[in-house]
Amino acid sequence: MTDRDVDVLSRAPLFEALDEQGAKALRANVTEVRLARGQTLFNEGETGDRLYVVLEGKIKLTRTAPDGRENLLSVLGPSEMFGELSLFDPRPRTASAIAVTECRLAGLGHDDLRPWLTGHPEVAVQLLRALAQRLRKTNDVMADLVFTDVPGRVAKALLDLAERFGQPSEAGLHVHHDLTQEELAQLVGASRETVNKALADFAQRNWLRIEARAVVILDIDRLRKRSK
Amino acid sequence: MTDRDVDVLSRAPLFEALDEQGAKALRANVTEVRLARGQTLFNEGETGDRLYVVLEGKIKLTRTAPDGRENLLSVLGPSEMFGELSLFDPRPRTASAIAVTECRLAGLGHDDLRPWLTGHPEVAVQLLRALAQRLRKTNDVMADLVFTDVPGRVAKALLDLAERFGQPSEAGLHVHHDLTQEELAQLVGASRETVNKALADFAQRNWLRIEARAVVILDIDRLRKRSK
DNA sequence: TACGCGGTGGGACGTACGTCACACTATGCA
DNA sequence: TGCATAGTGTGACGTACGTCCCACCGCGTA
Repeated sequence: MTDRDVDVLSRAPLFEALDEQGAKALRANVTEVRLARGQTLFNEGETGDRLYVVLEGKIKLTRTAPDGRENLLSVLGPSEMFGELSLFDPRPRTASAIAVTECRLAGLGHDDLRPWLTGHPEVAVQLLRALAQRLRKTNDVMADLVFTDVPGRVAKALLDLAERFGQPSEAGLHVHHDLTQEELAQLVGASRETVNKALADFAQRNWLRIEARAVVILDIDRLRKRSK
Repeated sequence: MTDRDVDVLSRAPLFEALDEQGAKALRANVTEVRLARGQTLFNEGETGDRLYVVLEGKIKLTRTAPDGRENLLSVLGPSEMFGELSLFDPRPRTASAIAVTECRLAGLGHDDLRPWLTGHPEVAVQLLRALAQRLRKTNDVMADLVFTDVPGRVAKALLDLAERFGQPSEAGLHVHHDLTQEELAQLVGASRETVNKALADFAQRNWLRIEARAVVILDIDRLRKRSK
């Protein structure tokens, strides 16, 4: 594991509360996983005994409805954690994890982790905080599904992605989200076609420029206003 | 606090991991709150320093959109906990708590609780489990908003309420949910009128009978099938 | 008795968005 | 070089559900 990896890892909620010594000890249990774009890490319904932190690349968490339609819970990038729910509440995985780009992950066995939870209360408290934040965010998204129309939700999703993955450049805020429009649609809970039309509309108004699996945000204020 | 209250309280996730002695100590910090139907316990945006467990009655958690429309996150009954998010992640409340029926609550100050989190890892672990379950459930609801039509969501909501508040009787499963159709509509993310029509349709098919702030479920299997 | 008020029942109408259909453009792969 | 396959762009059409209506019912208050 490179220095850079150690750095990325230390920003994950799991490690945030640990001192250098503790972090080192916990890192000793980490195994690295590499995935190519489209490759599946785990599937909905399987029993999970590990959690992961993204070191490099992006991974999506998806749920599949009985009829095959898919729903994207979130797209995770470096330092973000997932797969921890079955550590706290031992049940089968409720989502599948699939690589959106080539990516590298740090995996940690639940058995290696449990002693840290009981022995280091500050770790547990940090995790409670992380879950509380997630719950808040999820509630926000739920409210949007009820109150906001599709273009609004697309705008919101782009702003969220921009915050996490955006790179300022001469032309504007470059957001290389790596998602197809189909995936973007699953993320906002709409059909690919309507998302496409919303994007086209934004582009026509010069709020952004569409690129392959990316957008360049040109007028973030308008986009923000549209998202409310 | 009556014996009955102690019993209700002990089923809350906070107390579940404690032995009789610990539970007694924690109970010493509890203050009781009484509310009449419609009364507000706290409002979205306020800073919160307490969490609550329902002793008797029902309380709803609601969010208000900027334009005034409301969204019901959940309806909580005895032994259920709320208001804990701002303990783990100190931010203003993201929902308001309003009594659906006359009710009694046990309130616990965050300051009284924090030592328990750090000193009793089993409590923290129990809370992690509770939050993980909530997160799972919230994700389910989100998927329903995307994939299931309004009648389906109404059926699901009724089944959920039935599981938590249902009373078997000669006629059928009596679910005294105490919600107006307006509130039910806010719970499933739909308009009052469509919810009304969905209920009327179910009643006409003899799947249930509508009563004031209650339903009697007559054919739970059909209702279950419709909810999928 | 009358009057409001909160809640329910249900019809008429408009529309946002899903579905279907097809054309077009990249990107790989033989 | 060509062909397949994945992704994008756009129009036509149907429909589920929101909005707007109003009628009705029960209940409390004057």
